[in-house]
Amino acid sequence: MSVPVRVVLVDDHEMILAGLQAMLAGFAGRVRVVGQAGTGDEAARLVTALRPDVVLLDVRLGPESGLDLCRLITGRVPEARVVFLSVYDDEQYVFEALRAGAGGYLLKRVDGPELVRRLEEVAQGETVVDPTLAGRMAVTAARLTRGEFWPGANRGLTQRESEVLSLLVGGLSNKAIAARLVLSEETVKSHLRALYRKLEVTDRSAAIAVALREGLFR
Amino acid sequence: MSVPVRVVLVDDHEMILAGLQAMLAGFAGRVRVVGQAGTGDEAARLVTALRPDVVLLDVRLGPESGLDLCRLITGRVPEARVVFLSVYDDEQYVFEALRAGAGGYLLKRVDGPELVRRLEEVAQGETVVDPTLAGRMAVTAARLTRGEFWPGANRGLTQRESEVLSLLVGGLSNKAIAARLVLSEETVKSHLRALYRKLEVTDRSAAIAVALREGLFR
DNA sequence: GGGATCGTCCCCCAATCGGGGGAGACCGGG
DNA sequence: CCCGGTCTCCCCCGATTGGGGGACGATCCC
Repeated sequence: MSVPVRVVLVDDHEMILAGLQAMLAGFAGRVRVVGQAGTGDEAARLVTALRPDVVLLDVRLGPESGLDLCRLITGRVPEARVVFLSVYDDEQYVFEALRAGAGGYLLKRVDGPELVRRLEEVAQGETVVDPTLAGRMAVTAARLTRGEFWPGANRGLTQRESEVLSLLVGGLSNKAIAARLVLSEETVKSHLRALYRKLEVTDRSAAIAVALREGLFR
Repeated sequence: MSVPVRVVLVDDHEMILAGLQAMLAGFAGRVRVVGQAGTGDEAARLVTALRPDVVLLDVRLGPESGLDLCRLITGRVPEARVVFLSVYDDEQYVFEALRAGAGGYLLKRVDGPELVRRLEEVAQGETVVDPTLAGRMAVTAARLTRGEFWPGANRGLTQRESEVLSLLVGGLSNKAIAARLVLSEETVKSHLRALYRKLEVTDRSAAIAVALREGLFR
């Protein structure tokens, strides 16, 4: 709270870098930009040398992947926290970013005061995600925890198989699934066999696990 | 963006209501407080009568549950969006809030400008969650989609039972779980029986479903 | 020392599940 | 008109699971 957060900016657009500098300029007491880089290599060198508190990183870094850079940084300078700054408000990116060890994922529409605040939070060990993006993710997560599924577009599941999968994930037995879909238990078993083949598993619980992992949900 | 967001405040503490009023007073062009209530009944009446854009609601509403009120409101006045304002930064509450149809979950440490901004976003149909809370949830969600689980603090599961549950949710068979934990299959079955009793289910897939639903994961 | 809880393991038995077949019906495209 | 895919249902059989017991040692607390 007392010492300013030391930040390194990484973006392959000169304009963005300048914009961020300007945005943060008014908060010299709370955030200090100690360096900036336009490429992954440069960023890696800079971060290793300066050991900043936070690295502000674009997901799209020209040809290079911001995710790889993130993994590299969290591996080499674990005390530095990586915050992605992106225009993509796709949940999927957030998941990947967090898996890559990111400490935050903000959208480029943040304003100065908010950005500063988030940077401070991240420096203190919090993990921050843009509120609206987070809202959507939370809805996803909430549904996930309830096992709501959808026509599993993936894997070439048929309509019927998807329906069976939904109920399977809901924890229903073959008999219960049959009752729910007004089918014979044999038919359900038959669909399940097809399902197991397509999901490459050998039993129902593994099928559930895969369905969740693969995101065959909505 | 042009018309101010019409808000109803609900909290059983006079002080909080006053504080919110004061906080929002400086943003008359963007947010207008059209009413406030101190109890659930009062709130329900007010919301039905005023049909505001957003209802700012405390999770703890004296003896009554903010969640119930939320369900009631979203049922009766679907165009009104409910935003929880809470001191509890527990992910579990957020999940429950969203399941109850909430449009947002903010912590009481928001400042005026941010609160106003969030209210506008919610009024526009976004779902917002406090960034740091959201960060943790996102981590949860990210892990969830990978099937990583934790000592299910809930339900009075023992350490061992939680370990078994984690693997169960990962889709492992009894034999596989036994191998992983270096136990006999019989022991695993014994833990599973206890688990089923505690989770009130009769088979493994239902147990998985409950574990996911209840958030017995990290 | 006596409970209570936990973790480990065992037996038995019935129910469910998974895997291998196959079959008839329907529908759409080639 | 035939072929492929889907959906439905059937049989058989072995493997796995669930439910009911019980037992033994360790630990912790009163």
